Amino acid sequence: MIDIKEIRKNPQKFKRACKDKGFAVDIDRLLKMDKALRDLKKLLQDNATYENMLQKEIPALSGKERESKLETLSNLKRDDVEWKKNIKELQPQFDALMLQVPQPADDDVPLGKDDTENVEIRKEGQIRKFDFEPKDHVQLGTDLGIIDIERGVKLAGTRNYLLRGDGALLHWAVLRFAMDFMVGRGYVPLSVPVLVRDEAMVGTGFFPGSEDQTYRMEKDELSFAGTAEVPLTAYRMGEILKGEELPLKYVGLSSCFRREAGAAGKDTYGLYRIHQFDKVEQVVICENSSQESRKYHEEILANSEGVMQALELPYRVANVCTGDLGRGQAKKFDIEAWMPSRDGYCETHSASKLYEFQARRMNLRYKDAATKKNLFCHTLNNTVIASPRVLIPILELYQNADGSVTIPKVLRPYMNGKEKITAGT
RNA sequence: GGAGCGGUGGCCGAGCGGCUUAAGGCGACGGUCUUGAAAACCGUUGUGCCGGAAGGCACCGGGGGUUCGAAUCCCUCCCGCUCCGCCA
Repeated sequence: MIDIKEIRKNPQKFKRACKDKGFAVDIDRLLKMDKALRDLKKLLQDNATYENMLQKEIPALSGKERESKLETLSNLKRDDVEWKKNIKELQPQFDALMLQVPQPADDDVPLGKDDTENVEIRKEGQIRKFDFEPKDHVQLGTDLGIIDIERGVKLAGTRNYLLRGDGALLHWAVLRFAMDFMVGRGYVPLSVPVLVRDEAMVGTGFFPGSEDQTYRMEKDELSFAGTAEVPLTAYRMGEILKGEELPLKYVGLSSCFRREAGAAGKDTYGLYRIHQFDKVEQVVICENSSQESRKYHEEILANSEGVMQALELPYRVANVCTGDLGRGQAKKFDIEAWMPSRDGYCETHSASKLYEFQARRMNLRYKDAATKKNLFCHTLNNTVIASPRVLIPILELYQNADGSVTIPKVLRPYMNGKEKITAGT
């Protein structure tokens, strides 16, 4: 959520943010409602001052004087009722609109309409040239008996799958490696709920807006988080943290659930776009300072690059353009791994910087030591590793001419030292 | 699923119709003392909104009601806890 004062000060900035990011929010209407609400509250406040005065006098009075003051009081209250009614009608509309105002993108974010206009910052690693006809991950996985999509669909419908044998072990190896990597960098590991209250979904900015992408337990009014960003970021919501606690650095492993509504027919092949997967996620909660935010944005990006480099996967980093930014994101780096079967770099990580957008929604503050003020924290998040999506480049890039797959060195300790996945194991 | 209990400031906790801008404690901050620290003692210390300021207004889980007046009484919703039952 944006500070209404900022919107009053510079409506143009937010109108442009709506345009650049592709969100339709009527800023003029918002400001009109703001003005109306403020006027009403001012009237109500002035009346209250009067009423409080009268109320102090009345108990000491009697007879005519008392009667007359009581009447004045009741006249004042008649106006109150009317104004309160108006506020009650306006306020929820205003609040709903406030939740929709997007965060303006940073100045160094490229202008663009969608992910095709993201700007490559750099490439790392070499794309492998095959001297044989390579298989895609589905073919490899099926031949090796480690991926079973057909029966996944039988069990749970489209976009579902099973991992088996070394496939399952490889999946967990990747996750465990990523978790250990982050713990090694000082992040606090958390095992978290994935079925969360609306406050957490609204607080992180997924609601309103992404209800269609979310599985929901209607009876219990709980939603399955599509990422551990939700529980990790909302973990401390409503709290006033001590300044010296910051930055908070969390890493969590969770299953992630996404309905992928509206994506029918898109990325239907293989393990790229699926309803359920596992992900190690990192979240940083820091002081209200754009320098700090910038610093940790780079840190969480470097963490994930470290994981990709350890896995020896070629990737590139993109500066995500305005049209591909979420409502709350001021800037985002995507890491895209090379995927031979898709003949391109495809998103495996997404590092977001949100300033106080989420913290304001979830009332997450800290006591600033210098000013003694309660300030909203800044929040950031990034994928550490998401599997099985990352198994696509791993399987495809590490495949051998004989159909076996070499296991990346850093994962071998998590697979009993095994070096290769071969058929029938 | 059954039965109870409770939600008060950064935290704990008293208050149960006007004296509450919420007792008391803890914590934090400042000071005295000390070579330094601890202890002790003294003092300060909620949030948000309106206003140039003086000041005003609101807030004791949310909403509504009773009353001249509500943290305190009533209704309702939300959240939490305890005990019993079932169970990974």
